[in-house]
Amino acid sequence: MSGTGRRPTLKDIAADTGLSMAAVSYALRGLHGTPETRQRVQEAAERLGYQADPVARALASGRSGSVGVLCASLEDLWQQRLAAALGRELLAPDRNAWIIDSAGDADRQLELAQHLVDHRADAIVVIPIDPAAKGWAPIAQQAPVIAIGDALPAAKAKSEVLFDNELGISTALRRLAEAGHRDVAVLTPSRRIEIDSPAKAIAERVAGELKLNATITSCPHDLTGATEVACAILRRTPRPTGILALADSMAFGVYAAASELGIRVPDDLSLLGYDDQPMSQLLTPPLSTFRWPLDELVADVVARVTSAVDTNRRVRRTTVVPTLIERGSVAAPPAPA
Amino acid sequence: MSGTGRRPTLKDIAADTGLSMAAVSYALRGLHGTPETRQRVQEAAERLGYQADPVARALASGRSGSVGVLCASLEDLWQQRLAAALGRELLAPDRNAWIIDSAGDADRQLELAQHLVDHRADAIVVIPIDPAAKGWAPIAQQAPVIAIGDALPAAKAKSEVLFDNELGISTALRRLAEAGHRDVAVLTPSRRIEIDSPAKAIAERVAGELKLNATITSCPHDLTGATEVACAILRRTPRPTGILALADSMAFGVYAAASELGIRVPDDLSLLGYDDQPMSQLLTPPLSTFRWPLDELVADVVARVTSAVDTNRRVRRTTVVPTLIERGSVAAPPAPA
DNA sequence: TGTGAAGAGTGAAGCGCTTCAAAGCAGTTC
DNA sequence: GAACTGCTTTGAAGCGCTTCACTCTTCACA
Repeated sequence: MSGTGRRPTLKDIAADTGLSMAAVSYALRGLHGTPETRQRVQEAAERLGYQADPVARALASGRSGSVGVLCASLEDLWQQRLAAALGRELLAPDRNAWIIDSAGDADRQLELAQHLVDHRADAIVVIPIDPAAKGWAPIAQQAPVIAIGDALPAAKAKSEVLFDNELGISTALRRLAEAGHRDVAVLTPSRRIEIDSPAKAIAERVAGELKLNATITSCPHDLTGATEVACAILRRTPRPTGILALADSMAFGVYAAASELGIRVPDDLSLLGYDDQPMSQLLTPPLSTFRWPLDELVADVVARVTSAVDTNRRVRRTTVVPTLIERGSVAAPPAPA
Repeated sequence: MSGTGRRPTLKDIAADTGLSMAAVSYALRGLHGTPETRQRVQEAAERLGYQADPVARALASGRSGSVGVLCASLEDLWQQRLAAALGRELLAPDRNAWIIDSAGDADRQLELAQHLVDHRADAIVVIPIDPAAKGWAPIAQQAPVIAIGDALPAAKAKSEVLFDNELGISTALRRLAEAGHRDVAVLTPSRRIEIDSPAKAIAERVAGELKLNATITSCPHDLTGATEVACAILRRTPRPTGILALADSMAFGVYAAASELGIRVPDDLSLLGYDDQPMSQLLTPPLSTFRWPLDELVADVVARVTSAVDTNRRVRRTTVVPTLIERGSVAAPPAPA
């Protein structure tokens, strides 16, 4: 409030306390100094309204005190929830989170990761778009990388929290098969550039095992995009009698498409979501879907970030598993006309 | 790919080309130098894989090449859309966007604004939580501030794009009044600390003019929270026959509450949203709501950012207006029992 | 031929902080 | 009393870039 317009720097505190800049720097961070000195420095800092300059600090130390959260696509409601929770939980006195959207573009995701490294992110939490992408290795070398969802084999990521999509997808398809469905469609999240999504491979294999007639289509997360894709699928002959949407947001598009085409859920079409969005209960009929342990997942990631930044622990990998929530969007297929 | 592990710096290019660091710096930014020199520097930069260090650059120049977008609450679907669009449109060869969530906390929003200033943001685009908050002035002094939604009177913001809530709210309440409703409730976005929201004042005044019996309640954006608030309102006697939710996300909660309490929309309860979310069409009945000109708004903001950063234009202020979209969630109130 | 202007290129001084190596200074130990 | 230990404190060297104030060219024009 007082003094020159310039905001105070370390130098000002040094002048005020009669100490050297180095002493002040150490004292403020509690790394050195007698309790008495620290106290004196603290007081001066508060009196002058000193706030460390994060940019200068990052340049000098090579660390920013922030961890980057690099989402695959924030159009995905599940990722929104995850990102929000991570942002909340990663926040700590000396830590901050940068949440960034890769908008489904794998190349962009890599650029953004580099960007984070450039800004001295202490760690990078990533939901990989293309787990097989080359180019992660140099990044993992400069900052600890924690992958969520799919493994990043080439990156030698510090640690990984994987989704058991194997279990989720096979539970889902099995459920449809047992209800009597033979022709099903699977909607997988779409990428900017079509890549071999791991989900697709799993879905194909499982469908084969169950002797299902499955088509796998990639689908955008936004309602209009998903509605179009769903319409296209529902206009095919023979029309699939069951759809598994690997994101509830895509299932919403199926509802819209079905109502547009006069197809009733679940009488004419069974539908399964994947990530239990709150909205899903609101639809008619409420969507059957899967629940993933969000809180555990987040806690796990936060713990990994902490330990990756502090120590230099070696790779750890765990897997989270989904639970099917039956609500009413799955039934037996309609009797052939 | 070649050379030492260290990533190349200006110095390396200087050494490679035989120029001074200063010359290289100017040449890379196209500020000085013969075409021939620039060319030579460009080539060396590419050959060595040079990438400017944003942190060092920010420290030296006081500018970061990024503009901060400081949302009031990213739980609001409309703000999500706005933020995503701004992020996309603000992206330019020399410009970047940082999207940040204030989570409904006015104090936190100010802190984050300071944070942006600390990081040398070139401009700050803000959706103010508390337009009357003190503390914006020093920030507006350090970076151009562009306010969206509500004016920031104390901040002397560079420019402002205001929402015509006056028009929106009065159109909405008038619509309900004309349908015959007398007892209505208005749901306004909730803040972490209860403040005098401008929307509340408008709603109160307009309701008075229309001789409506109106209660104004603040309501969270998330489905569970909104459902609770809506349940509480719908349990009151006399129960309001019409609800205006100043965010579609809050209207979703009303649907949930109504279905929980066995109240039919629109027969027993008329409902009006405010920002035309895609999901709103999906509900039964589809939600009547308002459309705001998102694209124009975004284009306007981007133009303001550009001109605020380059030139030093004086304050400009424009207003965007909403259009009512009738869909089917408003009807006459039920006949008294 | 001399003059001046325009512009290329340079050296050095920062931006505000961290951190290293070394110095200073107790208090212990032989 | 010398040699050591374990601390606090300091000066100075950066981190990688920008920018100011110059010097030096070059070239048009009187």
